[in-house]
Amino acid sequence: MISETQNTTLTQRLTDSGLRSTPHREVVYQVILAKRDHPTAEEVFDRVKVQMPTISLATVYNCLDALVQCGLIKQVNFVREPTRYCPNLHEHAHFHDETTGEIHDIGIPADLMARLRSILPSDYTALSIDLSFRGSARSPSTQPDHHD
Amino acid sequence: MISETQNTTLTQRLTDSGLRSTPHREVVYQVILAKRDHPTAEEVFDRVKVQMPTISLATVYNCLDALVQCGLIKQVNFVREPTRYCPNLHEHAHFHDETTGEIHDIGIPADLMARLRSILPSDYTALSIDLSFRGSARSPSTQPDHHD
DNA sequence: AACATTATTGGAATAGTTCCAATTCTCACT
DNA sequence: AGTGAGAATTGGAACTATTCCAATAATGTT
Ligand SMILES: [Mn+2]
Ligand SMILES: [Mn+2]
Ligand SMILES: [Zn+2]
Ligand SMILES: [Zn+2]
Repeated sequence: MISETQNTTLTQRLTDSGLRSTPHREVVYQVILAKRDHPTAEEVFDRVKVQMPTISLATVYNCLDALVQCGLIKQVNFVREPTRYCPNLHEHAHFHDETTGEIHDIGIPADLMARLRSILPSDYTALSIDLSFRGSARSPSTQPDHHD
Repeated sequence: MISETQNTTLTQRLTDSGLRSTPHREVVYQVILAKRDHPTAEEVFDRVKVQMPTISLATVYNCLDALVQCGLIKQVNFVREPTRYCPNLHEHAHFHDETTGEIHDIGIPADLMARLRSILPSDYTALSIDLSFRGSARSPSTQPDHHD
């Protein structure tokens, strides 16, 4: 269930970007927040259809684009894999566990972010920074994901 | 023109991975080395066709996969863009300039690589690390020059 | 040379995403 | 509350990038 705060944030952020808050966009955002993993568009589609069976895949893509535009989710890409969507707004890296297929969020300390920016020549302006790891986690159960 | 050293390296690396050195693979590697940018498979295809007009796109994909497998090139991905291929074997990040569409290599100091690894929980083993920036190489206030 | 293995090929198939034109919805203004 | 303009949604077609496939060619080994 979506909280009042989340709903307000959603409406606010959409409006700020000149977009409307619609039932479809609300449900798409809700299912991404409900299970804080990194679903593909198809996976979002499957989850949304439970509550809104008539929604189309095109609309899911449109809604995801709207949420990306207003900054509530981010797109995550791995080599030759479909785009995934991430609702974690903190600075973080992604660890793609090739054994389980899972994607884990890894927090990035503020000073490391600064260090990352510092390797760029002075005339390069970075709008976004992506840091991702690929590998495997030895004992999956002992390290819970970092969430807000 | 491919140097003797490069050719030896290629043959060596392919053989070490249980693959054969073939004219197709040599030319594909050669065109990637000749212009050290980050071409897509289609761009590699276009360049290879100059010297080897009968090569097929499927073979270009096969050759690129072979070169990736033997570690001579790396795949680079950006959100919703085709895979690009990079012959720079040093540890480096990628800066995707959205103004020009160009991709620039940014060296990563050894101590920063170590620091990056250090943010992972101890039971996570990273086989590869990808660091990429998206932005513009010109400051926003500067008037863009038109050339070419 | 014969054989087994590997590479190449064109085209079909697939996957993911975007596009499009028709329809429906929303909201601002009467 | 009704009207109209703009925005969102829809299904399906189109598109792009990549992979698959089965036939053919090349290669290296005995
Ligand atoms: Mn995976
Ligand atoms: Mn680009
Ligand atoms: Zn994430
Ligand atoms: Zn590179």
